[in-house]
Amino acid sequence: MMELKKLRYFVTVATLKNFTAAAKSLNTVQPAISRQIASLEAELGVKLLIRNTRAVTLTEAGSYLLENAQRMFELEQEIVTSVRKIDKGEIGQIRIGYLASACFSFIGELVGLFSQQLPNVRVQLTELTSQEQIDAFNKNEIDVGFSRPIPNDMNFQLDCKNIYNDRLVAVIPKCHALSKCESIAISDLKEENIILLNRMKAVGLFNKINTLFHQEEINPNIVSQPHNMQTLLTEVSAKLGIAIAPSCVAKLYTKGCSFIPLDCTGIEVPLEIQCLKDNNNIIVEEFVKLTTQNKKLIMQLSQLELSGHYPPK
Amino acid sequence: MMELKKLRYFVTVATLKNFTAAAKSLNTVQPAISRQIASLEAELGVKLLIRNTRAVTLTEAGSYLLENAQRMFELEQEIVTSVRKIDKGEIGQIRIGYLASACFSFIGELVGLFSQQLPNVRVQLTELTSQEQIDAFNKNEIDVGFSRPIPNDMNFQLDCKNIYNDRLVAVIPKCHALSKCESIAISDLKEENIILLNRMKAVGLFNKINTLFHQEEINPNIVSQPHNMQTLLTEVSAKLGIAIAPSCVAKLYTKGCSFIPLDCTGIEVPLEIQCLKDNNNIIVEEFVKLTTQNKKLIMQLSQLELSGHYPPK
DNA sequence: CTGCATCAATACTTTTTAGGTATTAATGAT
DNA sequence: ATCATTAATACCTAAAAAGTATTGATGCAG
Repeated sequence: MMELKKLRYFVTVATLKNFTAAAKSLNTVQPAISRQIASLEAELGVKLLIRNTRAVTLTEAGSYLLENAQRMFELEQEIVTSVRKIDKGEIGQIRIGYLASACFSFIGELVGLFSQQLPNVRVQLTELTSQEQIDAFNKNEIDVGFSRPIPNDMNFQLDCKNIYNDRLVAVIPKCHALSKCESIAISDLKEENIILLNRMKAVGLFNKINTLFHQEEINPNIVSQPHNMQTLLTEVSAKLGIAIAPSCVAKLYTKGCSFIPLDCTGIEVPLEIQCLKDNNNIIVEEFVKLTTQNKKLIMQLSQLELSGHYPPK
Repeated sequence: MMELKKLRYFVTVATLKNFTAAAKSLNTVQPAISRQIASLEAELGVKLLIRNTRAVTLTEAGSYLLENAQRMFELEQEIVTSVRKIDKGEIGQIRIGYLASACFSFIGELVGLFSQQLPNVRVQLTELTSQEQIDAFNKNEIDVGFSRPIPNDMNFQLDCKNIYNDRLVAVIPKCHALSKCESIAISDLKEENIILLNRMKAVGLFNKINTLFHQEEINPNIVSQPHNMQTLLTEVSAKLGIAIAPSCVAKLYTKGCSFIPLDCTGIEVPLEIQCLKDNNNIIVEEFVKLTTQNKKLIMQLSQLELSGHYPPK
């Protein structure tokens, strides 16, 4: 094996054309150089230098090696530099999955802050439901995710940190009588047409809302189960019914919708940041750290004041 | 310095994800591997592997190093292979200078033979006068040259080997009375118009011919000094006069010219192959060897039978 | 052409580094 | 909780490299 040390010795001798001078330059003694060069030549089976008490000259093979050894050193340097930068998280990538309706109001700002801190880290954002994020973690397609809490039997391998707890609100057509209330009880919705986000898109949310009804022994009259929040709002504004959704949807396009606080318990909808346990990825660590440090900002960006009617004015 | 040996150890461990297995694969023991990996990590200041009694995993930096170490090994292999080939003369280049009129009849064939023997050696052919070849050697622009002998004070650094001795002949217009002679003496040319190759183009030849005249105490009537041999022949065929030139010019376009042997001594014109002394270039050595081994072929290609008239028929 | 000066190679010793053996410590798995 | 596996550590040995002193070769000056 052509060790880099020997290569360095050779390059020095070939450049200075003098073993003794090379030895000084390498902080060693001339016999050490002689031996290492001899060993390199033996290893290659090729004479590299023509020794001549008066002058050291290069063979053709030696000339080639001199030129190309530099490439080895450059490559070594490049790799070492990159390895160190990767270790410090200065270069690399992070793949982020996020729940669209819950995160769109802050994700841009958050990633902006992150990129300012680590400008050479490539950020890949993918809009995914909670379930899709679990799958993505299993397939190693994302490094970090923003999602609602997931059942315990599925998150054993995930580190989950709460970002903020959103609350469920009633989304009521502006012209509907209930839209004038300060707050609404589940029992007020007994006779109303109810719109809920499709179960497949958010099992947790669906179950949570159903529980609220069942606690009051109400069998809700579900008239629609749209597949995304924006459609849900559109259906409310079209007076198809009343929806129950996390308050953060008030950040979407809400014309014709009023957001009225629910007057009951069990309406908290936590948002978490999740990543693989023992991920040992400093970039992910940095991102999680930045996110938790900016919980307040995220909450501000996501929530509207819950007192009074939505949207204000 | 990131020694290749350590890199190799690292790659093995990172691939097998097991120190003990890596040790076996590298024909050593596990503690040796542990220490070398630790030393590599210390050197880089970067953790590369996450040890875990059950499984060894890579950090981000480790993954990068694993991928890129291969590039180092490939480069090393490429360089080693090339160095060995260059040493054997299997790849490289040779820059050949040659005297056009003396060599054109054989240089193609000779280079063809050479390329057959060393197909990956690039051959660069340059048409140069003897003087230009000396300059080219000094400027390190050619590795080998075909030239007439050069004055001793200029060739101290050159290795010169005789290829063959050409002879001077009289070049006589076909219709000229002398063209019927079996041979010609210098004294026959006393009253004739004489054409000689320009002195600057071939000092040696010029002096040699002048000497022939002066030995006979003849002051030749030089009517033209063309700059190349083909022009010289054209002038003879145009009946401007009689030329004296090496017989090899009979291989040029010779319509209207007869070539008659000179009946005197001192008409030998040697052709040499020359290269730098102590050149240590195996390709040059091989070329010189091939050339000297093919002296006979070169002579056949260069010379026509000197008995009788030129060209035959 | 003889002695001098220069410089690489060699012989031998010392130091440094790497490898080997035995053991310990940590940690999944049964 | 115990066992099995595996990396780390301590200690010793072997190998490799460096250092010292000397030799040998060679170009140069007188």
